[in-house]
Amino acid sequence: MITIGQLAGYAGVTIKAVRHYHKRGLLEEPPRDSSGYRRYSAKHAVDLIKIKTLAEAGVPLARIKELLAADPDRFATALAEIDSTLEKRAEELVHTRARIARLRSGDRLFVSADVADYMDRLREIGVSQRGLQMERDGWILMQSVSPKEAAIWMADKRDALSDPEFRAIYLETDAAFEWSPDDPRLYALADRSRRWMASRSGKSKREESPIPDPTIVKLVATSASPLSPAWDRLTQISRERLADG
Amino acid sequence: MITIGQLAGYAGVTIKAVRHYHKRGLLEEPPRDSSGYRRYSAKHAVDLIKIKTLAEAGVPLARIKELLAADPDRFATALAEIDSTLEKRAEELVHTRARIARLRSGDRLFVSADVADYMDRLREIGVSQRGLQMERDGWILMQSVSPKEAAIWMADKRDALSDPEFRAIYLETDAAFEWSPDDPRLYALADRSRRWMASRSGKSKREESPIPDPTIVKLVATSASPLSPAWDRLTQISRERLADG
DNA sequence: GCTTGACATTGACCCGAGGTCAAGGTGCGA
DNA sequence: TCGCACCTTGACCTCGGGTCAATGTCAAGC
Repeated sequence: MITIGQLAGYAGVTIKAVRHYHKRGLLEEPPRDSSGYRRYSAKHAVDLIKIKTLAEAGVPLARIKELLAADPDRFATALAEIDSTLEKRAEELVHTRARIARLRSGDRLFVSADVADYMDRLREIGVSQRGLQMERDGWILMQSVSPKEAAIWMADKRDALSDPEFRAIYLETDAAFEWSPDDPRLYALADRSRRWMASRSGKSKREESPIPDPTIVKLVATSASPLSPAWDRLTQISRERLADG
Repeated sequence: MITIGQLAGYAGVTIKAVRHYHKRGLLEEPPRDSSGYRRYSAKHAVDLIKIKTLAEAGVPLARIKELLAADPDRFATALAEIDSTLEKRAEELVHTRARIARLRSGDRLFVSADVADYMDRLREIGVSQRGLQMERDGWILMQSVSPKEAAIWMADKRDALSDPEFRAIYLETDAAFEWSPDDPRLYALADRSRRWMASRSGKSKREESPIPDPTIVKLVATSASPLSPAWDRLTQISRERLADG
């Protein structure tokens, strides 16, 4: 008959854990010797190794207690279940590793795949680093507020990118960020984009063209506008033209 | 600027977790609006997703806090480390699944591979189920008390098994478990095993033949003897013959 | 026989990473 | 104006043990 230390050593478990299992009713309390020490038999070792194996597999102790008391059929079914959750965990681990890898290089991690692809295209076209980051932040906010609408907008934007005129306007607006608010080129840029928007709304394939939620527009506008006086002026000019008709 | 619920939803995290990260100093507290609600920016979302990704990888929050404050070089090194522990975890998962599989069928799980192989051989030879279980329990106890000595004994036993005479004696002793203690065959069996032991000690290759630790002998004897009167009688006969010379 | 060090006993408290509940204050649509 | 979803703080709960303290026991060497 062995002591608690020997039992724990054999099973590869700490003494404290063994006593914990006694308290939780997982492992039968063995008889005590004359000085009050617990004295274990081989049966306890077998039970303890079962417990340890299940605990290592992430099974909660309460569940382990049930399983040890269950009939062999139920036990076998439970083991099958446990194994399948282990399999799932292995898959998750692969995904987690993939996310860690993305964290190591690049920031595709922070936006959805759609947005990441869109931003890759912008980068190819030659959009500035600053512009890219503002796009990223904008999409994060949009997707936070309203994922559905963001998806529609996204599709629309990707569609627009296939038009060379839109790409040119985009690039010029990107560059305009640093212009002076008095720069005369702002008028031409405002006209150019107004014309493009008019032509597009005419020939747009799907008429469910985005009806912008005002809260979202405000959101994105307020997050970008205080940074560039020229952009502020640009939206102001656009509003004037619109009012003039 | 988005609310805590929107932020949490975007990152795939609970609101409580976000507040927890604030308390731990992982995520910067955002400004509050007029009614005391927290108002987040895209930067918070980026930070939160970093935190979530690391937390999912099992990195302790205290460590994550350090990492977020570290320079890019350290950060990259830490990520490499984290990935390698993830790799190790994947390997462990495979082992855990293997142990669960062993738990599903058979009891090789409870003893070392050596002992399991030895028991397989006994099974092939035709040892009873009871005998096998007693062997298993005996080895568990021996390995608990003294793994080193148990290994030496194991090697000796495996060696003995290659001798047909030993196998025959083993099987007869196994059968004798259920005999009456008055059975006359016990005398012949005692003689036969005495002769075998004498012959073996003579031609034994290695003279470091096991000098049994008395505590272990007592241990195994006391765990088995109360179960079979015939075996008790058998050891008694052996002792008498030994005393008679 | 005595000391020493390893091992045993119980109990109380501590940890991480949040979850749950309570008791209220806000924002917004019908 | 109502209802409902969302926000606030704070206090306590969970799981699987680890750590510490105060005390008792066993085995070995002197």
